[in-house]
Amino acid sequence: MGITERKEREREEMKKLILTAAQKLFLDNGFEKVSIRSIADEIEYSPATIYLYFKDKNELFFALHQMAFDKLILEFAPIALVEEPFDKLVEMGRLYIRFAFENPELFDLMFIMTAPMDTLECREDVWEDGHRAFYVLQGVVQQCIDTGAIKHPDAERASLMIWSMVHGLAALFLRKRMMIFGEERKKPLMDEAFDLFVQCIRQSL
Amino acid sequence: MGITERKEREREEMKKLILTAAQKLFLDNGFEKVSIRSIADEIEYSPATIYLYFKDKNELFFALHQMAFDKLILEFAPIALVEEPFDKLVEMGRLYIRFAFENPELFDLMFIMTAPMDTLECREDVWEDGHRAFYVLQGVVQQCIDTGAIKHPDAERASLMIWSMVHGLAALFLRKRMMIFGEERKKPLMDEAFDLFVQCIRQSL
DNA sequence: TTGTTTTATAAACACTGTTTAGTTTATCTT
DNA sequence: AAGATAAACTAAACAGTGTTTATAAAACAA
Repeated sequence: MGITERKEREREEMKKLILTAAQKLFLDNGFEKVSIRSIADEIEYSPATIYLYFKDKNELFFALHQMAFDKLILEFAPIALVEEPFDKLVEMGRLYIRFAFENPELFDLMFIMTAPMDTLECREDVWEDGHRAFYVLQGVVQQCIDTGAIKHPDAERASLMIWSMVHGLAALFLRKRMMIFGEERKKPLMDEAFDLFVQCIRQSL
Repeated sequence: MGITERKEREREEMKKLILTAAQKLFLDNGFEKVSIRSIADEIEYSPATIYLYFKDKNELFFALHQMAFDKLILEFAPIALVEEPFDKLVEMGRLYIRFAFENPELFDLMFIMTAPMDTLECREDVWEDGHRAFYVLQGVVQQCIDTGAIKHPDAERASLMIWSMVHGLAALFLRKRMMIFGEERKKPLMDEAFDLFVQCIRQSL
């Protein structure tokens, strides 16, 4: 009796159909213009159908945010080639910022928007993707501690500090708070600030 | 002929009436639930009237964001009492985070939401409030450089680095990305990360 | 074949920001 | 003071939004 299995499979396919359509609209027009109706149009189904597969728009955004994490992990893969832990750490920071630059909507979904987080929150459900990503960072920081590149013994503390700095840079940029530096100055200034941070933690973290 | 002056005054009063009503709704219910209609209800005018005083909702949000900056400046006033430049810098960071904690909606408006920024942007109009605030930070950093507390010679670069770190901490918290650390652990961990950053730049910036 | 469950949708509900056309009120001119 | 002009205000509509409900159609189980 493989009917229930097939049904489950069809259900997953339908979910994927909705999500890929949503992602397409997302990347083409920005998340502001992604509505349940436009997704429904794209896949040639009625808007109400989408609610048979996702509880609400937040849950749909959460699923999209998970897909975005897959992309981030993919783009972080070359990191594995870097041997030296501290170099690896620096490269991760650079990639985080580059990802934000090149995929502003996805980055938004993953680290800025509240919508996808609102699906978890109430339950004791953790933010798995975020947790995993942070754990990778923490692992590299721990390596730095082990090799003596970082003197501070608490990897979690140090990781949060590093994440915050890099994230802040990206977030301020994406949300147009860097315009105070002028259009041509802001990008180099960001790089300079990043380099200064690297230099700073290299010397005394 | 003081009629035009009185008219101008009445116009400003009406603007203020709208803004204070908007702010009230904002702080009571969060910005998600502030609509043109709810503001209109609050002040007992028609929704269309609001458009006689503000081009659109973004412009209204921009005006609100300016009011929020007034509050920030007010809360930063005690900073002036701190003599030592580096202590002053640290205290500014702490206040930035505390402001974000205690006024999440206002902080959002000032440093995270894109809506208020969309009013400027197209023109060469700068983000004055942000510029002024950053300039204050840069001034303190320059003092630190002058007294030798900070060795790095470029105050702008150092200021952006510091702002980014502190902002990142606040932004990740407000957007619920700190939930990976658990409800009781996240706040102390933030303080630890901040202290670690302070220690780090004290030693080698 | 009948009964039941699943899947899909049309239509409505209660909102949203914004515009338009028309009315009331206030000021200026004759 | 009376009529013309300009400013202030609003009812109603437009074009959207997320979401729910009642209903119909299809798929499955008995």
